[in-house]
Amino acid sequence: MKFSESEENYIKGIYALQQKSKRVNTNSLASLLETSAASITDMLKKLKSKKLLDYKKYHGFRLNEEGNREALKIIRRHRLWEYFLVSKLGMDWEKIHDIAEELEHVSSKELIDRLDQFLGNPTRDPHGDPIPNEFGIMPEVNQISLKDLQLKRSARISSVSDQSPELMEMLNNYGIRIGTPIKVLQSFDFDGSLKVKIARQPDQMISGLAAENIFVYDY
Amino acid sequence: MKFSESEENYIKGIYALQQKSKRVNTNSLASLLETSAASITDMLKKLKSKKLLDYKKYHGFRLNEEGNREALKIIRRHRLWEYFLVSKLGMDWEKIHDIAEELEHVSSKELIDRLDQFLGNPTRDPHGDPIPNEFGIMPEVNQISLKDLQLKRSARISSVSDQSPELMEMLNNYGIRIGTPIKVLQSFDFDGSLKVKIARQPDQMISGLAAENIFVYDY
DNA sequence: AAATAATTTTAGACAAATCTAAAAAATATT
DNA sequence: AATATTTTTTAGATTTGTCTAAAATTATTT
Ligand SMILES: [Mn+2]
Ligand SMILES: [Mn+2]
Ligand SMILES: [Mn+2]
Ligand SMILES: [Mn+2]
Repeated sequence: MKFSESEENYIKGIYALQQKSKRVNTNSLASLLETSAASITDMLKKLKSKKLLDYKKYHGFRLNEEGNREALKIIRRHRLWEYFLVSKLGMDWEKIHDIAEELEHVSSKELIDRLDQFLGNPTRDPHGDPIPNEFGIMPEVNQISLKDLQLKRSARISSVSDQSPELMEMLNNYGIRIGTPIKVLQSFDFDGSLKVKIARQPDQMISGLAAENIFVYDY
Repeated sequence: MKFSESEENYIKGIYALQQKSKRVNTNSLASLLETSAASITDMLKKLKSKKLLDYKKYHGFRLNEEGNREALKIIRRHRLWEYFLVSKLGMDWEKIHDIAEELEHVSSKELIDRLDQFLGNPTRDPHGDPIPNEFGIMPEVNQISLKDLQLKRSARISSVSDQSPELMEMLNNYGIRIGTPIKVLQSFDFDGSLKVKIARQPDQMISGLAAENIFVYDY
């Protein structure tokens, strides 16, 4: 089935929130999509009628099998385009998300599978997020948030939240990229700030909020 | 200013029809866009109010300076994406038009200028149509329709109408591509059919309607 | 120059996606 | 357990883009 741009954005939003909590609620989706709760309810009815959603009034909702499949297709398109924008067009990682937000809605399967091949079947997008393959299989990730990394453990940046160009701008400033070695030296209870060592740079401080949005491979 | 996908499709349609006749009329645009005459009138009002259109009720319409500029931007995006689909992803020329019809609405200027550079600043799309540069300058074309080519003149295919995958399917069958040498040997008054010599192949017949939609450089 | 035909516009309706304000239901607090 | 608060849904509008049928205008034919 074909879905509208709006429907696709809602599907993707629900998928994202499902990763954090079993059932999703109206308000959290409204705030993610920057829309009103009433609009969410309207769309829930539609997605339910299209059989993508398990939804019981007043008791949250989640994508069913079919809905998840659809979400993975959209995410695949989004992340492949992001990879293209960086690897082929040389764009900066803080600019690509908004453009991919539009490109993801062009839904020719042949286009996307050929793009995938052209790019060399990448498994991670420029923010470190896994790219589903053409069968909708998402590569596994075992990463933890930087804020949960044990003191003095050697780790590498695996991914960063793709939700904020402002975060990426700051990470550029820290010299943080996907793959950069990092170690937490000290944690401050006052506000969750961390003292970190990034690659071979001198020790630096990083805020708790930033640390929450940075993920690492611990090994 | 930003325009909706619909507005952009109308702008592009008007631009195309303007190439054939000074002023455009409601019914021809309706038939090009496969929509009703009433919908055309509705959109004309909107485009006029947005100052893209010179429009007088019952007396046709055409894009003004600003409207033409906007049309050229959309055409540039469309043709660059078509070039990408063929040159980088290896898609067939009869499949690309519909996909570019969607991709053309992603309007980041930086994206398109980088794509242009990545592709090596091509001047023709896979159907032989000229690609406007980043300043909206359209490369010149001096081509004539195959049906107007003098008998026995050596010519080469310069472009083919991009409006019909069915035509392209047939051209594949004839072995016709952009650049293929062609010569008209005889013209039949009965239905405008032509006897042609394509490259080094044996003589073949081609219909008048096909000939109208094939363009050549005459030299 | 009427009458007729063709073209274009208007009137009115509808679906999709959104909103605000009010009502209903669920949850938390006393 | 009753009340207050929060969350969610519904009711009713609005905008965009579309449609059909009818009216208005222009063009063509007699
Ligand atoms: Mn999107
Ligand atoms: Mn990403
Ligand atoms: Mn289009
Ligand atoms: Mn083309």
